[in-house]
Amino acid sequence: MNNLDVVAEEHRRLGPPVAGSVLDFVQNRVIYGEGDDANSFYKVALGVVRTCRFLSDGRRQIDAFYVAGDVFGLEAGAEHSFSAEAVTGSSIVSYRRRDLAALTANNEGFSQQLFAYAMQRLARAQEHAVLLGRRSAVEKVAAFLIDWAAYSPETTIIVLEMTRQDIADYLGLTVETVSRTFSHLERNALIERPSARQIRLTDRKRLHDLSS
Amino acid sequence: MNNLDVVAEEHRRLGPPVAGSVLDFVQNRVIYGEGDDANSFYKVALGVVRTCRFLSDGRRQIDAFYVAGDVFGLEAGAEHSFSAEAVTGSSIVSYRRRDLAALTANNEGFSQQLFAYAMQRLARAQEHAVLLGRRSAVEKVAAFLIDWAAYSPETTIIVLEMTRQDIADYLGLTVETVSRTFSHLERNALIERPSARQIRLTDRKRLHDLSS
DNA sequence: CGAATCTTTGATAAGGATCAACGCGCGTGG
DNA sequence: CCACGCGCGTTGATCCTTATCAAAGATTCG
Repeated sequence: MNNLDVVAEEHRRLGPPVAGSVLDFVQNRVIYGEGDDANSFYKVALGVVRTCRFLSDGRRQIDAFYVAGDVFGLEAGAEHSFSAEAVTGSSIVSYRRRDLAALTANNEGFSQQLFAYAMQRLARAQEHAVLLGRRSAVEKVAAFLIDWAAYSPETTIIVLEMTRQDIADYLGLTVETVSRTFSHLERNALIERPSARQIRLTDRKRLHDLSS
Repeated sequence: MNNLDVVAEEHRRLGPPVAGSVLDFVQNRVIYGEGDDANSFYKVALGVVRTCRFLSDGRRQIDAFYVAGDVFGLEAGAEHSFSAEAVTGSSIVSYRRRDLAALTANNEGFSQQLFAYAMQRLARAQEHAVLLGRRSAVEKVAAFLIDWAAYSPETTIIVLEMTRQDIADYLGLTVETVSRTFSHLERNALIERPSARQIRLTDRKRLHDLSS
């Protein structure tokens, strides 16, 4: 039983966090599991969160990463369709789903905001599907870097908060391929790597063309 | 200039169909293109529609298929982010997007229905991403058959309204791989093929397990 | 400082793509 | 009515991208 199993077990015993509160999660801590009742949804206050699906044989697909300000865990049905885990130590605000009904009843604009939120998430999921279905490894990694750069304060150097395994599972690749692709991009002077987690986008234009 | 180019060109000249009307589209006719103003959205009255993205080098990813009753073309932004084309001859009802605002203003429940619609579409897109990212060719094809069976009236024999190329571009594969996978499934007695477009799901359980 | 985890690199294998050719079904025009 | 042509589907041979297996750095943290 590894570290992750321990926190997952703890999660099963304690249940989901109390709604309305701010909670801290250590790295890799499970926030909710696939199949859990979707009574709450969440907003990232600090840190990075991933939502993912595990297949029976251990394969994992990461659906999305969420950073400060992002809302996640709002579902179409009664249960969470993906798991959510802390990529880094994170502070998360939880909300009661049933409070949404009250808010939409009073506030007309709020309904429309909710709709807009869902549509934006949909657009992102669709782009992700195109990436997964019809892009090569280099194109996938380039697209990921360009995407993540938008979240990074510093414009030239971006800080990858997640592991290579996370990136691989987001892009539908293996760690080795992701690593090799980074090396390839570096050899071709598209990026530099001050350290494994810090990537300087040396040639943003060519990266962008790759991820076209 | 092939047949499809001709209708695409025609579409560019004539513009999008008038909103509020029922329109018929012949097979492969472009309903709207990526980048077109999303002034209208649509409902399938009859037939099958696909939404897809074309990459610069001709690769295509099909986002979704829509059958009678399905709504498509509603966007987060001002433009359509995918193209829509008739898979079969189709009758399509178009609606003005700005009429939505009026409907949501008057009718409270309608806003929530819109939200629910978007969330369901999101859930489907997410499942599609898992399929594309982490599934083998057999698993993809099995999942597609199980999925499409839900749309077929007859329970044992399903009728594929789309070409192998469509299926391939939906699953992130090539035509040849799709064809070979069908043959493989038939050899292993999971399906039978009375004809290329009619598939009998002989062993639905094993198909379902594959698409788990 | 040492153990565990993460990352990189190398060697090899495999799944799916690509290239090529043939068959089938269907509509059209002679 | 038949023959031809064309789009679609299947199958075969080969290639290539990415996965898998293995092991050696690098980094982090107790």
